[in-house]
Amino acid sequence: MVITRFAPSPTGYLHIGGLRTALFSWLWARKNGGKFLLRIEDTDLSRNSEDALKAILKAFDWVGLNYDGDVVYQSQRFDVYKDYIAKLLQEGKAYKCYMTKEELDALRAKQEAKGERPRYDGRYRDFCGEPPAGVEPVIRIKAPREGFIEFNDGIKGDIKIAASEVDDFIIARSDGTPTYNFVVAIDDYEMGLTDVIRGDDHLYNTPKQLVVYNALGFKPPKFYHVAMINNEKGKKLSKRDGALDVMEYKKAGYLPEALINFLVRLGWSNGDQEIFSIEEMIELFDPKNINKSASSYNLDKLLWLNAHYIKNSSNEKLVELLKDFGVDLENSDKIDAILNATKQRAKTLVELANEINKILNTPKEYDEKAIKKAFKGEALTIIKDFVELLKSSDSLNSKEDYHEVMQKLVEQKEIGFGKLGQPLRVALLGSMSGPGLDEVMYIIGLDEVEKRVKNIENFLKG
RNA sequence: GGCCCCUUCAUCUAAUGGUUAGGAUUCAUGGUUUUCAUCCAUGCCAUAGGAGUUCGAAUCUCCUAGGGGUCACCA
Repeated sequence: MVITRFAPSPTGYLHIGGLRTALFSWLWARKNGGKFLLRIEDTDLSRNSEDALKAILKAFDWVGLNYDGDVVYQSQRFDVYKDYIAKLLQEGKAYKCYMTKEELDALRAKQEAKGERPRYDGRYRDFCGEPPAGVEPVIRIKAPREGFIEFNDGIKGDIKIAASEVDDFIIARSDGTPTYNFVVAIDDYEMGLTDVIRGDDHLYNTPKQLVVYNALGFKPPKFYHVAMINNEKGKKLSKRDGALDVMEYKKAGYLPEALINFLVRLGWSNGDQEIFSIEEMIELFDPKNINKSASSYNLDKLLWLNAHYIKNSSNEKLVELLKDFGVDLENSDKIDAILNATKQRAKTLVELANEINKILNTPKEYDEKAIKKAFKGEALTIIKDFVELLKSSDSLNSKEDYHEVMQKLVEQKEIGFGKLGQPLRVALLGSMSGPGLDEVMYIIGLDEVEKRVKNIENFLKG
């Protein structure tokens, strides 16, 4: 049984780095028919974990990640941690340290001044004397003083860290609350985790957590440390780089499958394959194929994937999605015509909505260059004649019907298609680009075509 | 600064001692299209640098450089 987890600290939203590690963990659990658990690391009581959890679940829900069992809150497990602390104290594997924060700061400053690595000097490690009055002690765990702490990382291979790098770190603050590295080890053990996939930034926490595992006699899980995601310049991702919050991608018009596909390929690959359905990801994912090096995210590729998924979405699905972007086609009788005309040219749902509005709404203004280029010579007469020809046609029930009329006019007048198409396009859409005119006309209908041609006639006169 | 990790086209990556170093995105060019986009084709572009080991190195070793992480009574 493979059991993985996602264990965010409550920061208020889920960012894309977190989503990627969550995705990796989720995929690995699902692939193996295991469990994916969710735990909120809220030992720091000053943060609101309810809101943070809601934000995370909202994002999970959007991208389609689900978790098993109940959410574990560390803030509700303090009794458990207390028992373990008492046990370690009793067994002499942890001890009370009466050094005050001020003394600790002073020690650190002194060590730094000497160019040494700041670390606790172990002065209370074997203390048996009379404790100083008025000092609430912290609890420190006894870390090995010699040798190495070693483990095998599923991504980076064998990691060996000198014991001198790990001091007797604090497992309980002077107010009695336990600290991060201590509770993580306990929870990961008690939740039965077999595989811990997390960010690279936790690599140095691992030896500390191993000290806890060791002291408690727990068998540690397999660790996988995934390298960070950098921004497009190869630097650390920060709020300045834009959408860190996963839900921002929803607002920007990305499809969840595009974002997930994008993220799974950031640091992981399966040969040359670029497009993965969720089912394929589950089938193919293996952490052994996760890259060791950090990756930069590249908006162009995400955009390309998003365009791909829009193009390949069903029209029914797009109708639903577009509702969030101010376009409601539910009651339209031309859904397929509208979406088939537009979904090829949109990279995001925002763009798709704009494309649709451009067709559906009578243009309020015209592109100046387009006017100049398209309305030379007989252009206005040509499109007016075209409208007359449309009116005399007996059937206009498909884009093909409209196309035939266009064809007929061009032949009658012995002109190139562009002589009709360019001015007509500007009249109908306000600019020189857009979907096929036969499609546009079929969508908006004869009356609207006539109206738009009249509009541009008035515009040109005025 | 100490310690640890990392380094293949601009970007994501493939190639686990033998390939003309492959694919994708971007970009450029051409085709298709009345236009734009799509689509198709073609092209440009990389093993950070230096020493070894080896018949043979992107791949193994060492050094250098660069990037990142971490050194809390935060998580």
